[in-house]
Amino acid sequence: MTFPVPRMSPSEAEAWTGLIRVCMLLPAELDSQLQRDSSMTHFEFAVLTFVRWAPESRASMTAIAEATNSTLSRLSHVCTRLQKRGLVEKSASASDARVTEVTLTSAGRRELVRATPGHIETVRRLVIDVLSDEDLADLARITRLLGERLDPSCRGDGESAGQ
Amino acid sequence: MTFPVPRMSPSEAEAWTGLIRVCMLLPAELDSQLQRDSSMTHFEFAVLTFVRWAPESRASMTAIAEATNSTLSRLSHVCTRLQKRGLVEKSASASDARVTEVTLTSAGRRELVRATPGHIETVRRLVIDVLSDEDLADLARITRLLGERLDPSCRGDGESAGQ
DNA sequence: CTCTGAAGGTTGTTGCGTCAACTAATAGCC
DNA sequence: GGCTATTAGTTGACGCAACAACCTTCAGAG
Repeated sequence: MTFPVPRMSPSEAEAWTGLIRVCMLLPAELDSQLQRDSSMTHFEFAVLTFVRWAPESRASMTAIAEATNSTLSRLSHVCTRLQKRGLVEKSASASDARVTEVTLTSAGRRELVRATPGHIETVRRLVIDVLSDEDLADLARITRLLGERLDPSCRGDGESAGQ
Repeated sequence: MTFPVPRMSPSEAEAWTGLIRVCMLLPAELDSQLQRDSSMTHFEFAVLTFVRWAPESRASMTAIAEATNSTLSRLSHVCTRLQKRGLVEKSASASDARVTEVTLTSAGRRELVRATPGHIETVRRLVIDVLSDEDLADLARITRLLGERLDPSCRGDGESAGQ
């Protein structure tokens, strides 16, 4: 399926079309499962999860945006919706009045805890369980290379460049 | 970056977060480049490319939708826009009046030919050139497994169910 | 030939993401 | 201590995608 790509060798094309297919289908599946079972998008789930595991369960908009690879604008819209739904609270930081700090409400924490097992199970079903340990290692290596190329600003995870 | 995932071993989490990061960033990059250089989305590019390489450069909506992993609804909206922009034409099939056949106009073919080199170059820059031949082979193998799991209907490339 | 169901597409609504413009607060500079 | 530039975030308008409802045409049964 998918379609032929001109000016590309067969082996290149196979890797490329495979990757782009996964990039189209996987996020759709994740959104679909979370929407069905927990009435939230994958992005909302990622935001809630990041806040929950942040120090003191509290994070600035900028920190969340960086962690989730999103823009501040998108995040602002999403957090406004989450606030209206009673899942998060926004408050101005004490030390810097420009900063908005996001925290989970108890309802937000509850919904997240309720949503997590199903999501993890889906990730296992769609990805982890399909692959051997070597596959997983290969995938980690490859996606790390691609991630560094796609967003060079994020390649400093403590290492300098030590692949 | 990205964020911790509960209930997952470190090696699983690394593969998973790497994959999801690529799935977020890569389509955005592709859309961005095509929009900037050729005023079209990656999906529009895929539609035009598929039609161009179809037998007689002509394809039904359903065939395009399957090849691009999209719904008929989405495709219908997109083709209507492409038609308004003068890049494609729609016509009823002679043999089955339900079927809409899409063809490229000369302008559509011209735009596609103009857009293709830059797109391929971007794909090379972001993906192909970053990876070794073994990486590419690994990626092809892994994405094939994932693609089969994500969309089982597309796994019949000649096999019956031979995992 | 007509009735029913399925196949192939289209259309309207609603919701999310992007972009550009904007406000407010802080840091740096002289 | 005021001026400017930068940082942090919000807002509104517009475009695209998902979902559901709908229409038309074809195939099969009697």
